[in-house]
Amino acid sequence: MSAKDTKTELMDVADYLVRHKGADGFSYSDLSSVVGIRKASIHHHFPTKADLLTAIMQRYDSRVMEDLEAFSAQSRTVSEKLRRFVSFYRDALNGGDTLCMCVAYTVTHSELAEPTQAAIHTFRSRVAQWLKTRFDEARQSKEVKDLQDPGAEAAALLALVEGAQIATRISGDLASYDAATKLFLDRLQAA
Amino acid sequence: MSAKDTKTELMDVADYLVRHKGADGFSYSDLSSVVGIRKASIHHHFPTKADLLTAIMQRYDSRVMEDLEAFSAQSRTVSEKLRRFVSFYRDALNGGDTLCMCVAYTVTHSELAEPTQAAIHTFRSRVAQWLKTRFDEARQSKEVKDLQDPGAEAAALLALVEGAQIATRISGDLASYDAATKLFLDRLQAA
DNA sequence: GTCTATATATAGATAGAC
DNA sequence: GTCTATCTATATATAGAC
Repeated sequence: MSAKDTKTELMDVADYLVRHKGADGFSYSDLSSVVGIRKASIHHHFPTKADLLTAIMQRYDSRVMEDLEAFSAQSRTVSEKLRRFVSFYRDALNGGDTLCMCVAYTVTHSELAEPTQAAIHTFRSRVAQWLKTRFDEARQSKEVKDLQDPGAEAAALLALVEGAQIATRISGDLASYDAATKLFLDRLQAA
Repeated sequence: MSAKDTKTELMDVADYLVRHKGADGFSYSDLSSVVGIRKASIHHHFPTKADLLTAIMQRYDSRVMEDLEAFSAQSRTVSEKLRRFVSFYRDALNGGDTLCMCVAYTVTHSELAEPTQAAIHTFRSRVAQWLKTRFDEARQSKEVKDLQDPGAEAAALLALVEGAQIATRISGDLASYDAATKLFLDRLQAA
């Protein structure tokens, strides 16, 4: 059982801080004090901050998509998959401390390096595609009340959970997340 | 016809920059170069940056609520009011350059001064309340298909348009806003 | 791979003259 | 109300020793 290597530790802390305060909200100095190495040493692992921001976005992408694919594999019904999706974005709030990384990067988006922007775009497209596939499945199973075009349903649901995260951040109360997502969840019925 | 006074000019530029890059994304130095006075002089109008951030949030609140109340007064139908609401959040994107100020403040929220946080919270509650009142009206007029609880409808619609702004920012395409809001708009029917 | 030391730029803010 | 000058803190990043 070896301890996490330094690079992983740095990414873990950066992941939390970006999702807590945004890309402009933390510095190599912050990482330094948490991880316990000097800030100059961090440049050995990530030459520039842009490299770090891109790396954690790509890792976040892999991890989230892995989780979503696991939902697809493990859940027997479409409604179960979609319920787990909504819960997943709720859990990403960590009780109000953090946001989905994609939301956290949104405000400063125009100032980010091109590779970071590309990684964000790729991530959000993948999530939307995963959702579209679920709504495609729902056309067969009739588990979503008044199902409309799968692409439109996917775009709307992704926007909804992101907006629900914003609501939670500002009210400081997870009940805001539940209030915003209630109508969608009510459209799901057992197969 | 006198020119805008300096304080107003400063707020105008800060309003744009906050909504473009976030609270951490601009400095007194940036304001200085655009408005044309030295950065030390800005402290005469706004002693601290927190004062400025609070002031522009409060002004944004007043202006938006004024516009929303105008929609209420001018529109004959509930669907027309709600359509104008959705358009209003679309226009706030300024083609992709800016976000609703509330969304722009979300990521750094925990780092903001308490008065700024309070101003943000007040604003978002007012918008949600305005929406709830519209859905209350819709109970009479039957203009919203499958209308559910007005409070839940309001929470969901506000989250939806905020998430639609995020979608636009990341894709760089207003079509993403329209894709995310299409299903809701389709629920509106003439009275 | 981590360190010390340093470079360079910029941040928000204050003092006091005009 | 705006200026110059300055303060103090912090940012990202690099050079070179260990």
